[in-house]
Amino acid sequence: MKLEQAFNAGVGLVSESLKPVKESLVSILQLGQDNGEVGKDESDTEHVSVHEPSTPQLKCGTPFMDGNCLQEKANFSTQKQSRDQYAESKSVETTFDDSTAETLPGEKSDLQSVEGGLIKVKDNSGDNNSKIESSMSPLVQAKNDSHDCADNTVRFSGTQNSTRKTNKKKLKIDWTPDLHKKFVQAVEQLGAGQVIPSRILELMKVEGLTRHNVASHLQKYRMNRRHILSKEDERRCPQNKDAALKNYYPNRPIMAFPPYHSHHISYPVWGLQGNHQHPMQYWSPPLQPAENWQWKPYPALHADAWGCPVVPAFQGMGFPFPQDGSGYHTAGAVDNASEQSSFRLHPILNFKTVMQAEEVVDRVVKEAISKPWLPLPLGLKSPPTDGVLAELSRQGIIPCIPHQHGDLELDPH
DNA sequence: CTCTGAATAT
DNA sequence: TATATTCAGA
Repeated sequence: MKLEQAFNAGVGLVSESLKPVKESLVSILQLGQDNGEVGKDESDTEHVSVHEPSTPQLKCGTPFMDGNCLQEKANFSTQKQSRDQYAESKSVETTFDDSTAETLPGEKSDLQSVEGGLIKVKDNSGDNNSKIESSMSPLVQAKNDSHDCADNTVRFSGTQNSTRKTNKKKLKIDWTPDLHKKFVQAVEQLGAGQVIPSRILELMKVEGLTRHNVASHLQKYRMNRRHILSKEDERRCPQNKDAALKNYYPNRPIMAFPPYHSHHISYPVWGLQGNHQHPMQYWSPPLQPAENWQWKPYPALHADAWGCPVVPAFQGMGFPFPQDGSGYHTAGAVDNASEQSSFRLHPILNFKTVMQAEEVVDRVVKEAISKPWLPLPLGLKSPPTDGVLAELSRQGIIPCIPHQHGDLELDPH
């Protein structure tokens, strides 16, 4: 008797514990087909890991996430769906309704062209996985290890909302460091005034991400920034504490450009960490690590949560440069709208042009040097004369006559 | 109507 | 807390 009970219990346990394994195996097998595709373009490829609840079927005939870890939680939305302001999310949302069979329609945008996306599915609810296997797209990868999403994986987590009987499930996106990094990069790429969900979404090129997802994250992102700004304010002017705290949109001057040190200038480049000499360190005291926007589940990441290159001055922020003008020559007050203000005057921070940034600065500086009669560009200040002379003489340049022609060559040779 | 941003819900 | 959903306004 006891033996039998024990046996049965054991069987139950085993079968229970095997569920996820089974699911993973299935997904892995399915994934196999995509591996080639996935591997072919690592940079552009994103994997999606989905924490998939139960019953819902994940139908995605289209290539999925272009890469990042999204985690979606399966909610069964009440969906009044009245006006489908989720039009765009339709392409994103995975529907688990068998009847409606709302699938992931090909994305109208380029998103759909993204290949090699993977979806990692994790079954949290533990109830039937079978449906998932059967309907799961080849791109869907079951199971998610934390490392799975390390490389361009989008992860969803799913939980079934028992209260709702709707067949729709909302996936809760897991903004993993990678995904967030993409986000931040997108934000940086976007010029001032363009930091809007739709644009970010475009740039991120993560299939499965909705504008809503991005908007939501952006909201958090902005809030965080404001919070940090306030802290910064507070640090600087403790007497203005209250003002700083409620100062959501600090309206203050910001620098036009980082201080120019031709050979020391350092730009934020993801993955290029360990920049010791970041100019900002000088200008702005480090924030407290109190802004623990760290992605706790991924302690290995040293980069701050917002993907910011870990520069002490900006830990916790998605922005490598200060949002205020402390220490800089100010460019005048700017409008206060969050990141817009930060980027409006930082055209050179466009991520894509980071490599050109120095060139630009060089050109500007050279121009300034060559045409001393013109006012200095914003963000540049005239260096101490003796310093300039010293440097020029050190370089063997005769420090006297500014060239008359526009393109000044400082090269002594 | 769509999109955004903020508020609110889960 | 993090993310989703709702809502009001542009």
